[in-house]
Amino acid sequence: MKVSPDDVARRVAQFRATAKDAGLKLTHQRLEIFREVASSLAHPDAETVFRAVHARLPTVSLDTVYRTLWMLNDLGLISTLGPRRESVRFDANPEEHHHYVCVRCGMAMDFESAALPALRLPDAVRELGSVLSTHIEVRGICEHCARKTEDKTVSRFAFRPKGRKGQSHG
Amino acid sequence: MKVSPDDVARRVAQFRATAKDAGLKLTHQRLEIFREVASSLAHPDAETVFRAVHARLPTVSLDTVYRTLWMLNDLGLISTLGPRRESVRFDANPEEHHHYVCVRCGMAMDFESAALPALRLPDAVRELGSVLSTHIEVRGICEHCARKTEDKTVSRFAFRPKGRKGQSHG
DNA sequence: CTGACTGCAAACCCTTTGCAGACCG
DNA sequence: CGGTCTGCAAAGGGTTTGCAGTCAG
Repeated sequence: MKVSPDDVARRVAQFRATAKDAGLKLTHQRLEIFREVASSLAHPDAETVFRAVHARLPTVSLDTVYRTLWMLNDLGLISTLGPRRESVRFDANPEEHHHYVCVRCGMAMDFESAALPALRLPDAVRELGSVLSTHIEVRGICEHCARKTEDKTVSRFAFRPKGRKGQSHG
Repeated sequence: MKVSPDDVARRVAQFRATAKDAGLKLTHQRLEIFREVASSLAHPDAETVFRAVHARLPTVSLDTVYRTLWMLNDLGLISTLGPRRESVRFDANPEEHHHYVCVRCGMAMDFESAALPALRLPDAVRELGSVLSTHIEVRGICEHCARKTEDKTVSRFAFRPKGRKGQSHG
């Protein structure tokens, strides 16, 4: 399944605008990479995007794909699946629970929701497959991080993922 | 913040039972590693668990920690944060949406929920920090995987994480 | 006792980075 | 043209694995 050409065109246009706004150059590579993610519904990883783009633009390199994807992420045009790109984290809480994750430092806290169990999943979900677990993931900036006003400017326009290892004040 | 000693003891007892059931040996290392994750609320990564356990049991190695954590995961005693341990995946869907993720092959599908926006987050969440996004993650076994009845036995008791790269039929 | 388990160290894979040349604006 | 961006290749960091010795049952 694919995103409709119209939607893709719309998103590409938005990318052009956003990039222009931010003073970014619209290279072939960036355009093709964006077009690729924007038209996929499969939540591809960098490698998959790379392969697809590479077929059309044989000179792109995998690292450009990475840089571009993180750039798009910083611009707010795409996002990532899962809390953040770092090591696997384990959870020994046996109760049904949900997660609040700080996008700045990676801190993860459990919370419980009385309302969720009552929430009926759309039928569309049942058609996808069996359901083993359902949980909510809330992302935000934790109290602690909000207080240290320094490094507030995140890394927008740095185009390099922010440093790893952030869970310093767990 | 820590899990209460009582709860930890209870969980350790359950681990003993489950391990016995499965015919697994209860080594110092396993016990200490389990005790460590079971008493933490911070969703530690392997390295963090390793450091803590290492302080008490200077001979453990990081790889034993990994093996044990995956074993515990396979036994269903702990779980992981985020969809699965693999490369970062990108999502270009600009609409508010949620994810269904197949735990077997990694396939991820979007779905929409009319009900979620109405769901009130517990006040406890607001105390943790600001809320940037809220989304549901449903895990299950997708239709496609359910049909191929082979390799159904997942890797329970293999104690080595199942092979990477699974999104073959996306 | 014996096979399951561990520690070690090397391998692996994904991702990031420094640099010199290419290209957008 | 100039600074931004790219491709390259090598480094980095987390995770996995083969092997020989160790230990729980």
